[in-house]
Amino acid sequence: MNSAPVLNAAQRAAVDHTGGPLLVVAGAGSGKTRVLTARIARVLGNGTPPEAVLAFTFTNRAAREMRERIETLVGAAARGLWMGTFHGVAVRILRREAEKLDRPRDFVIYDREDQEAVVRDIVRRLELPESAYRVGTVLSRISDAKNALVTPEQAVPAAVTPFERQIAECYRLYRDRLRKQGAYDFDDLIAESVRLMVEHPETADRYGRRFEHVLVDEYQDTNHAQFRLVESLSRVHRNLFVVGDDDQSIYGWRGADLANMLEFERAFPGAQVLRLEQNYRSTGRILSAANAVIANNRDRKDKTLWTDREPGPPLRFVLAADELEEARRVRQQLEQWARKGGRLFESAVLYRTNAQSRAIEIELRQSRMPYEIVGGVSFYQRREVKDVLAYLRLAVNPADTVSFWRVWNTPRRALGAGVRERVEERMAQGLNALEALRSLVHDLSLSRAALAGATDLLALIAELGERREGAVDATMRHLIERTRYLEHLDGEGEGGAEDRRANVEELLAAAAQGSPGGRAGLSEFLAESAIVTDMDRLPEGADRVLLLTAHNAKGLEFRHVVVAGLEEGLFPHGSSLEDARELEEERRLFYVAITRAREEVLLTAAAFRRRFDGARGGGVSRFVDEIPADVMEREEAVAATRGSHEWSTRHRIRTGHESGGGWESDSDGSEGSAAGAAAVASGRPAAARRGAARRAIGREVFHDQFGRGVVVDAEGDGPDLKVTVRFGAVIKRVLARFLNGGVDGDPS
DNA sequence: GAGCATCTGATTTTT
DNA sequence: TCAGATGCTC
Repeated sequence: MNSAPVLNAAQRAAVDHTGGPLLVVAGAGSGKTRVLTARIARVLGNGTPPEAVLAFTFTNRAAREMRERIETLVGAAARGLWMGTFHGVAVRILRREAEKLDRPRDFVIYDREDQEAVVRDIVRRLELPESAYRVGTVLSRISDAKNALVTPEQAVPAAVTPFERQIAECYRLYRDRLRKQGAYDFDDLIAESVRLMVEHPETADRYGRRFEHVLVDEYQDTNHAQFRLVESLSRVHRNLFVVGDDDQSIYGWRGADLANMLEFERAFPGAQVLRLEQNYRSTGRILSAANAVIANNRDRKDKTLWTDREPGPPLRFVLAADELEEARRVRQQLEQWARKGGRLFESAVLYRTNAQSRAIEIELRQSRMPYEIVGGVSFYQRREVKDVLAYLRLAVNPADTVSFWRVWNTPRRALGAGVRERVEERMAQGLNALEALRSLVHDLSLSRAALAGATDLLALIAELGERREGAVDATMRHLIERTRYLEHLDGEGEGGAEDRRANVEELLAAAAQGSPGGRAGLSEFLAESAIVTDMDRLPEGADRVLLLTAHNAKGLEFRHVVVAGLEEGLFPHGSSLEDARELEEERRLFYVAITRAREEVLLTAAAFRRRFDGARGGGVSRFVDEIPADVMEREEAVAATRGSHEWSTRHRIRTGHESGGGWESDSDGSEGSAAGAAAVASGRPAAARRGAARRAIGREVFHDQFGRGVVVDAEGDGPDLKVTVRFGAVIKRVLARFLNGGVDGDPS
């Protein structure tokens, strides 16, 4: 990764650290992975047995890669290392200590969707208005509480407002429900591990004595619960080695607490601090840009990364007319990089939100450029994958009600609302869902069709249960054949059956492969599939462009990087504009994005962007303007016309490039750009548009003089409906009634 | 109970 | 735009 031939002095000092708590403040590209790897190899070389070393990484993938590197350094001595994500390590601990906890060894792990099912049910049962108590709201409150290690017993009395009381009550019911169903959610994995250590000092002591060395990567993104776990596990030997960069803290919204890092010395008296400030990754200009941007954050520890690398080419910024244009520019840049000899996999396109991948994906597909999207709806969240896993989960853990309801009538078994009500009645008496259904079958109180369906389901789960110790893929195959699941997918009509079948095939392949840890039982396979991410599954070596969010790009590096969608309201995201802290986190995220690049950076923005509820232009991101002019070239074809000073009050557009830019310049900018600028500058919420105006956006229209165009903005109604239309690169504002055929026709 | 049409609310980021 | 929820009809 880093080309430094040997460790520099600071790196060497970290690796050679004699013991005790150590914080390594490692700037972007300063070789922290290298240091961590060397450090573990050193510890093993000194005779520490591998099972006495515990290392937390941010992704499973990072753990795997680090393990491989250590193996090349020390060989078999690396086997037995405890290395993984917080969630992975926690699962391991919770399984081993299950008898001390209130969940079975074969607990299931609820993902977001499963959690939502539970919360939705609770909110309905409490008859709370779903407008105020949206699942997302309730869940994020519960998550906050867990990350702060607040139990329902503490939350209920602490609640002040009626709203808080209800939330606390939801939390309590939610906790009880998961307990009853033998389930943990992601936050529980950490919080319950901590609770285990607190309530069972002898267990805490056992682990504490075991782990002579505890290491943590990406320490700036740990939350309070994780901090407590680390603290507990490292308490006996106090050889805690953490690496982090406060400028790269981007998970505050998930409870990450920078205080863990900023107050490390206070939390661990006697701690030492080392700094890695030499960047080996990026060119001088990229680093200058990154340094200049991050310097705008007030809430940070001052530091300056430096490099002795060549300055490299300037960063470039392109403002496109809309997201389609933007996608085209991105594609052209990728092609150019590829032509220059770079291979595709050395390039990546980063964006703020997953939704942005769509336009780029379409563009790349059309030009047959290989790409891979990481994130979004991940593999294990796909409906067909979750269906199959739900059956298996149910077989392993019959108390898992969420999984039961997911599959009990999928494929169809003639079971519906009527039967559901009666199952729930019996569940209220303490039966689990399977038992309740079985008792209904026993009582012969079901219709003929429902009886057959229920009998079939019960038999199937029993069969799967009998096979749980067998090969996972065989069990899964039995399930798929027995339920005729692939036929079920075909029968659904709506497209995508092909993809869905392929996903089921891929799941089978994953099951056949088992876990990296060797022969895994069904239970282990399920646990692992719950905490694996898209990033972890990414195959290496394939020659394709990577499309991913800036969050997902953390820890990666590429020769060429595009950061797309640099508009106010998007990056920085609209939800952060009101809050200085959140805005700073957005800036750190942007900092992370550009420091992924080794050689070249292209920044793009769109003057108009179609969103789910209309079109909007936010103006160029302030982050772009924070990059010094001497390290970046700007190309702003849309704005580079008269009237552009109205673009935005905050961002004055420089017009110096208009003559030089050979890019489809606006032939008649006299009113076009002014109109575009006005629409962009207004930034009025798209939701304010109603009826005809809202429907008009996105329509393809025809103008006698300007030809074919696309409506990108609209306001007014009836004869006063005014639309902003993009004709190629030209943007015009016209009354809809002057358009050929109006805008009421079929969209596109 | 199943299938269809219509409505609605959500997108910020993820383990 | 889009998926899930809801409501209506058979």
